[in-house]
Amino acid sequence: MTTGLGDSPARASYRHGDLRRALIEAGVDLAGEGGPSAVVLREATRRAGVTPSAAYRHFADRQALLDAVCSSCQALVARAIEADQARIHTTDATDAARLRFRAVGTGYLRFALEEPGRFQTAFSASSDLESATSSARAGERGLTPFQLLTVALDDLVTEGLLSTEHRPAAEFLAWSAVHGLAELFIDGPLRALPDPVKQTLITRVIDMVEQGL
Amino acid sequence: MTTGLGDSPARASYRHGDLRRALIEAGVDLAGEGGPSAVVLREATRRAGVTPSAAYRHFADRQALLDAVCSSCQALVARAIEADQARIHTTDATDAARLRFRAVGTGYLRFALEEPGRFQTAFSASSDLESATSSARAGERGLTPFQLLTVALDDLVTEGLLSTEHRPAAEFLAWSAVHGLAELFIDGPLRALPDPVKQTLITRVIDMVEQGL
DNA sequence: CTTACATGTGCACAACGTACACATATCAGT
DNA sequence: ACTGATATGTGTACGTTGTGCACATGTAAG
Repeated sequence: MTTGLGDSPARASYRHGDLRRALIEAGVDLAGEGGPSAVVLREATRRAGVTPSAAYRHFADRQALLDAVCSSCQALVARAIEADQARIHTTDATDAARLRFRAVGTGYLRFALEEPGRFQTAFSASSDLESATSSARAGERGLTPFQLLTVALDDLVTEGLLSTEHRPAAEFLAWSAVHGLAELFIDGPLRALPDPVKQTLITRVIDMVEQGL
Repeated sequence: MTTGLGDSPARASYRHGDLRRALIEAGVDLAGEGGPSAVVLREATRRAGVTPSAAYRHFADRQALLDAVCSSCQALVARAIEADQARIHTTDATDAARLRFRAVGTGYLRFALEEPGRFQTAFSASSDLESATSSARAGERGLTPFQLLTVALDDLVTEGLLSTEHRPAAEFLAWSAVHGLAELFIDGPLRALPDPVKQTLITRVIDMVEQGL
């Protein structure tokens, strides 16, 4: 019998309390250390001070755990975007809308560069359009990254910066460009670029989107 | 002793002949069936009719095999681009340059949709800018996908369709947008979209790039 | 207080990557 | 042609992973 000695404070009770949450948190940590493939079920249970089998009381399989971790990571992306948007101080509504839109891109890419592992994990699990709006993936304002982008684009239309004609599907165009750059940065050919160059590219990609939409 | 009976024609010789190539080919097949994670060393050796250990005479480890498979898959991407470019019939040089540029995008995305597993594998292994120009990743013309894009952009400049001012780093902007769309298609939220809608998005993203560069 | 349920344990199994000693095919130089 | 040296494949073994199942133990309901 493995007594569980060696685990942190050695669970007071036989029950864990909130194993589901603990496993997700361990998973998010692992994701930060090594990306989606590092989200290993056994290691997560180890960190939660629990037997591998215990995980199956809360997740159907490893993929289900990874999905949950992925949702948590998307929530972190949402927070990164919100943080960049919160830095905006403008009285001009039109300018504010434009900057909020750009902040979606900068926040997204800043997170990708600061937390590559968690970023990759956030978009590793196949999600469809419904799950892209699930509340588990939302930030403080209760909006997912995708929803933050949608809102920002709607505001562009409201402010007359984007014609209603070009509005449809604009989120996918913008998302493609920014997400693609993130991929090239993280494990694409742009990985080794010095940071200032990366910043320049970020600006230019967002310029391209703004101009090309 | 596992005689190897059950393997296809049961190797004539004790030596395989070209195991390295056979393993890569098996790997490319596996990639097509299940993406990068399906490129399993043991399964590749099984398909080559050989013991798992034999692979280590040709590859340092699984990652080395995956790298080689990745290069092969990039070569397939190059061929897909070349195929789209070959369909162009125009006497006007300016028009041709523009269409060749767009064909880089359409070929890239067509391959991503037709062969999602191999496409993902092509860009799964971390490659830097040098390896993006390695000949193992080239198509018939001896150019990698990245090089095909670079050439297409240079031609745009030659034809006066792109100012030299905007030329620098343009490949990364274009690549970001197209690659990002591919990701959204393959295991992103756009996976379930009907094909005609996908085609429309492809056109619009390339429009965006052309206009926003 | 007992019975049901939820949750964690222990053990087992197959698959994977990989290491190492061994066997055999091929080639170089005498 | 004989003899090493070298290249390449075999056999076996070990640790790790995901996962299933019988069992145990807390917690709650009657």
